[in-house]
Amino acid sequence: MAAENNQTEEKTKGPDFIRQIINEDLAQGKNDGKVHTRFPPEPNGYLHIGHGKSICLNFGIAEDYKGVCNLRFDDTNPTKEDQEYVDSIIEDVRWLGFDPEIFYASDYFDQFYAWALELIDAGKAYVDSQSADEIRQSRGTPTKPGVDSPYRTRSVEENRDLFTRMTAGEFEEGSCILRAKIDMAHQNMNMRDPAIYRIRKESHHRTGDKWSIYPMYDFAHGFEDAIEGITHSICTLEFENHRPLYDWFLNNVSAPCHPRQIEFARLNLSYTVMSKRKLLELVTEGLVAGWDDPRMPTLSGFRRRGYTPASIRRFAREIGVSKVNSLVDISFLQFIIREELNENADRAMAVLDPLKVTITNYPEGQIEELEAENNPGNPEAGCRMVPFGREIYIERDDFMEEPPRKFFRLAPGKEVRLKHAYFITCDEVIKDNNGNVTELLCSYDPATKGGDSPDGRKVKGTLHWVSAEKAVEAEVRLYDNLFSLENMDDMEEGKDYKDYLNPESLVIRKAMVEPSLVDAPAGKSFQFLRQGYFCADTGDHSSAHPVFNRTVALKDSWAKMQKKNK
RNA sequence: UUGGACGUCGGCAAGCGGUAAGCCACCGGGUUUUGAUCCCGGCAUUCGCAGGUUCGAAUCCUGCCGUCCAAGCCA
Repeated sequence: MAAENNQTEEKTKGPDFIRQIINEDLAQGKNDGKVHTRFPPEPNGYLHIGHGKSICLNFGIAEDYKGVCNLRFDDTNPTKEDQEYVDSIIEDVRWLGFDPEIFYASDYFDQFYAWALELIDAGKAYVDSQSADEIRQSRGTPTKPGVDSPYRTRSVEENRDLFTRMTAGEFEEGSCILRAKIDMAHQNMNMRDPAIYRIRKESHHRTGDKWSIYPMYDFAHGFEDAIEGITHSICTLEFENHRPLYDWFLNNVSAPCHPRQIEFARLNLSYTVMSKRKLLELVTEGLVAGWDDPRMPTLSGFRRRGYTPASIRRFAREIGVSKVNSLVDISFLQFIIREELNENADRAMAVLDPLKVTITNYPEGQIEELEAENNPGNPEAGCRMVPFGREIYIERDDFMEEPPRKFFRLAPGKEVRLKHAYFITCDEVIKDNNGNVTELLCSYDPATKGGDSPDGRKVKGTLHWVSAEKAVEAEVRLYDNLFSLENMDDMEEGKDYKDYLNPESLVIRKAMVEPSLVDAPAGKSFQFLRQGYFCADTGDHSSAHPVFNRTVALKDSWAKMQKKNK
């Protein structure tokens, strides 16, 4: 009943502007009613969550319309590309939950070449022997028209000859390029005789040394789409100015079809950078531990941090798609993974900053196993046994000698509950010579076993703990934002993005964790009670040396209240 | 007078001429053996600004303002 009400009352979100365009195309009977998209990364780095948005968009549309989405490597520039990157991209796309057919732009080099010849023969392309510098000078500016190259009027025969020799490797890099002959005075600078082929005497990761010329993005991309029968070529906003060129190439060659380019706003996340150049720099300069460092906004980074594919997919769906340049708050992503892990992650106890507590009236040498539920929201998750003894550790933050108002935790003379165990009261505080608290002497109430008092007396605080004797030491890595600036586009004049690296983005703790955690398989997520969600690290965790990464902390309204009062 | 794109709550984002959805954040209140979760309630008389058209405008028109993209032989 309630569910029915929900369905009728809940307004459903309309299709995004891209799906609206597709719907219109379909209504007009275009593309035989088919929808075919593609995700076309250049293999020059690891995928980040911005790519994740694009992947979910393109594959999501294909699913919605019972169409297909290709994974295509846009490998037209051998200088920056590498097989390591294509491997990682395939892994990441599959991890996100998609299993596409894989294509390579480099497989189309022969066809591109034939189309270049077509343009030359039609008098629509020419070999320009000016230097890169001269070409730049003569291109003009947004407000000033460019001037024609002196080589613009070369004959078809001469262009063919020169282009053939370029291809044969007769010329040095930079000595000449093939250009489209369009309009040097065009308002759109991309139309001022753009480069089509440049000479690169470098080995390509797939075609080896077969080619000494490589096609430019603008020339190649529409053709790649057309060859694969793409109907909607979805890309980011900065390519808006390239669309006229995309169309021009398709219109001036015998292409099999004419895909429609649609642009959307790329994802920006607060407190991080999203450019491949910068991410590569962080890796090569050792500022992070690698592409999959849990602080990185890469898909592999999020994976190692403990994010699930479903959480990334949901994030992509909920931020939507539009043409507005926007900055999405990283806390929105955190909200989503918290919600998922709250439902699915087993609870466990871990003390990150241990303070020893001796329960003076508890029998010496005795250890008892107490039952602990794995997930209070899900009885099917079952229970586990947790060892309890005379000596335990609690969180140092959970004790204050002179507590402020409303401090519900341990303090001299105060009683609290140890989760799943007993009520204890703090009787005595032991300090070292410097006045630092080193140990607490407490007494427990045997009648409160399990955490309930038979006399009905209430206690405000419930603490997590571990048995000092049975607990296991673990390395716990606490991650925070990689950068300290919310919007990395707001850097001060003269400052570099690296000036904003957050020195506390990684804090390592020697924690004491309950013994059940040593058996945790790498990658498995837990909620460490009252702390946050942690996963066993996929790189370094083992039973002999447990390592847990904090995916995200729990909400902490006590900490928030404290901060406000300051 | 360069061209193009975009401006709806603190952050995303619906809305497409019939009188401002939703989510996050935030602020109350309740439940709770996690100060978590969960539950209940509040949160844009106004859509960059100014005019105009209309019975009626966030939606149409005009002008202005602001932001982003564009001068790679990168993608």
